[in-house]
Amino acid sequence: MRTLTKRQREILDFILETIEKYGRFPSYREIGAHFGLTSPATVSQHLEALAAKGALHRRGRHYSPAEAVRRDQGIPVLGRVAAGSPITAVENIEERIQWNRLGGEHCFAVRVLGNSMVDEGIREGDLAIVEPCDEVRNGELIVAYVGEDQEATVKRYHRSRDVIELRPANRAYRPMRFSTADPHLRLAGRVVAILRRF
Amino acid sequence: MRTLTKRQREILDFILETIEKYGRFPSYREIGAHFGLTSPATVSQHLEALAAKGALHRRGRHYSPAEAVRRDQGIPVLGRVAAGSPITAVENIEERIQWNRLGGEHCFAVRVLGNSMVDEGIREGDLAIVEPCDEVRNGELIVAYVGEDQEATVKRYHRSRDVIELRPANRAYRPMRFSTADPHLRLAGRVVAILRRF
DNA sequence: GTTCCCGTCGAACGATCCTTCGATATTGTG
DNA sequence: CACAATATCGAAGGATCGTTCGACGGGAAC
Repeated sequence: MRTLTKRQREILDFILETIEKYGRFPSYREIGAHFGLTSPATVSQHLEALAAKGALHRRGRHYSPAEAVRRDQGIPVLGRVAAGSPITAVENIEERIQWNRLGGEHCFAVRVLGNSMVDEGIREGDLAIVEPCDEVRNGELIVAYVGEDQEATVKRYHRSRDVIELRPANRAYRPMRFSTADPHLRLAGRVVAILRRF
Repeated sequence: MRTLTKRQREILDFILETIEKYGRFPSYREIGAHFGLTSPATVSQHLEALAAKGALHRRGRHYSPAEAVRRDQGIPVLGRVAAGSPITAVENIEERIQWNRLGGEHCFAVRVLGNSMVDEGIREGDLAIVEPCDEVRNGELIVAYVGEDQEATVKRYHRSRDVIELRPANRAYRPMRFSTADPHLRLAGRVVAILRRF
């Protein structure tokens, strides 16, 4: 993508903002009004320039932001960095973290309390990202609301005939046992990711 | 937001998909064509219904998706769950993880190799999310490209007068030392988050 | 100093858009 | 059974949209 002029950058930013806020492409006249341009022809030329430089794609009468300029496409995961190249060069990109995929439609997160899972590298304050589900396989990492308080707990799930066991990953803690129908155990779902922010 | 009919749900999904893909709201005729509807009037009625139920907002002649249905608004972080309430009830929401904020404009991620940071709960395969910067404070968690290979490394940064030390969090490893001008040490940036996917 | 790119204007045209109106069929609720 | 909500059609009118054309000025490059 060739470099944009200051004006083009401004206009591109305005377009991206409008899409983020309102979920639609601004009309030429809207763009014009925002920058004090009275003629749609002026805007038209800017959009053509943006398309020529690869910042926008054109399909019929419609423009859409090129992938490279979108802000919601997740962040790149860099692999080995080619010698001498700038770190963020495109050839180093392994994949992209798709935030939207990570936390699907109904996902939510809970904050981890205590350190019963430290041996698996899950620490107090971490966020467990949970995909709600009613059934999980043995050995899976899950979140459940347990006890009178219905406090959120991250554990490994193990079920035998009539006992459900929630196992910690810390020798100092003991597994929690529940009968399969115990109302004090409410399964929230499967942990699909752990996030720790600094 | 009142419950949507199956048809309304389908149409809303199509709208959200179009916005995600092309960054613009689909026209009535596009929506119609996608579902085999020949009259824009039909689509108009559906959109009105969606707006009446709060799934879309209307501003003049334009619609935009309500916050509640947007897929890019981050996922909720649940705190203590009020007794007897459904787990995902709104009153339990502590905050929201704003993916877009988490990985700012120029952020990227690198995969963690080896287990030199296990004592801080950072394990092989985790993704370190990096905010590029040229200067960091002592003690901060950073990512640097080191050695001939320029391999990405996560460590704690400590700088004295003329030595930069990258400290692991694992007794089995030793700190790496560099002179302040060593070209074999290239600082990538500060670690703002750790992400582990399952 | 001429040439080129960038940014701008205004007017007019045709394409596309959303809305409105009247009409029909199905489904579920009271 | 009657009534409301849902789901659809087709036609027509008026609003809005993007496009095109011709023109102007400033700055940078040659």
